[in-house]
Amino acid sequence: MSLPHAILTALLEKPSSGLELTRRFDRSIGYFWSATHQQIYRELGRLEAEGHIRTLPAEQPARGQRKSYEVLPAGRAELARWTAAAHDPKPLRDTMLLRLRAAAVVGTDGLEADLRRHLDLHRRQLAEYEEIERRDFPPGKDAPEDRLRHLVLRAGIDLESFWTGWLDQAVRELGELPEG
Amino acid sequence: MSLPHAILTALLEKPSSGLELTRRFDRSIGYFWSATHQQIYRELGRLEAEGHIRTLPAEQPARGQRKSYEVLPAGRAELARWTAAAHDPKPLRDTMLLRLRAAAVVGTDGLEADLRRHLDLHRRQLAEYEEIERRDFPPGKDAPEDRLRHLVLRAGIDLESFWTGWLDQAVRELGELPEG
DNA sequence: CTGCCCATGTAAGCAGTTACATGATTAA
DNA sequence: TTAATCATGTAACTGCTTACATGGGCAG
Repeated sequence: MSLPHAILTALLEKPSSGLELTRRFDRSIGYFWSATHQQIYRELGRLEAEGHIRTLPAEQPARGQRKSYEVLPAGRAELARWTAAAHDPKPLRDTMLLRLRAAAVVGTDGLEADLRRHLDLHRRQLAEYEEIERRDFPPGKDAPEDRLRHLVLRAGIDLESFWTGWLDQAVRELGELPEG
Repeated sequence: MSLPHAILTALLEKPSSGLELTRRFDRSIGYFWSATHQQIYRELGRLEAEGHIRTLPAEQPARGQRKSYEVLPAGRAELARWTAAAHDPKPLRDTMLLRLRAAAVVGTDGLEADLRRHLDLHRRQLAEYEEIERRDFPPGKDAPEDRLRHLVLRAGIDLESFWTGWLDQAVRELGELPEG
């Protein structure tokens, strides 16, 4: 139940249409909460029905017409409530770790290629995050209101750093194993 | 589509009944692929229907009776195929990061308590992993067949280390923010 | 024979994914 | 006027979660 709150956050940062939200979920917010346009439109409908958002006045468009939304006070209150509420962390679920465990039983044939591919993908993502950090958070500046956003970005950077390091080691260890 | 492969891996490591599998998914395998007993029983039914596993002979039990399964050659082949196949990494999806981003908009009131709670949970998980490492992988020993399992455990340890460090910093930064 | 736990299951519902559909706008 | 693209949506399906149901064995 986080998608509606991701959308409320995005709309508070800037009122948007469904497609604009979709684009922003391909970067920015989507870096840690991805969503497709189908999810977004469905959720916008629900949020509007619940009175958490509304279409910007001055527009009452038909199908195929842009529709921009803004957050209502009830929506902001709901987001504040959700942010402060206790949520248990979700247990880790990672396919690559599972595949390595499986490889310990059925062998590592063919695994290395995809490990290298993942390593490359994570290196690219890391570079992208670091570029954003250089651009948006130059050293020694962080205004108070930027602190939290920078902290979130640091999480992304550190996680990608972990994966590149771990995958690199996995590739090296795979090369040293007897069966190849 | 990873649950059936998690189950195949677990059954190859040791033939088990549904409940034994459920217990093992509460530790071990479950550390990076969790599952409830309902999921497991349903999936066991499917895997049997597909000819990937079978109930151990010498048993043909009724409802309420233990039923143990073992992997058939077709199941092992499917697991090997899946392990070697390319899979795109899933984009990160983390509620706590989303909440911090939301807090940058609606304020941080009430957030610190849950940050501290998460920090404590991750510290416990880290300690548990480190205990397993001490027990199962004493320094300088790793036999080749243990290498991969140790690598997977290291991923768990490093991820929990990241979270404890990050959450600790988040708590400290929250304390320094103007609005508290 | 009662209550409790073990073991296996069924049913309902929700979030997310994939494929497809429709109207409006723009460019050739 | 045709094709491409923008923008919003519907429909069907899969996987996971939550709640509940059923039968067997065992301790008091």
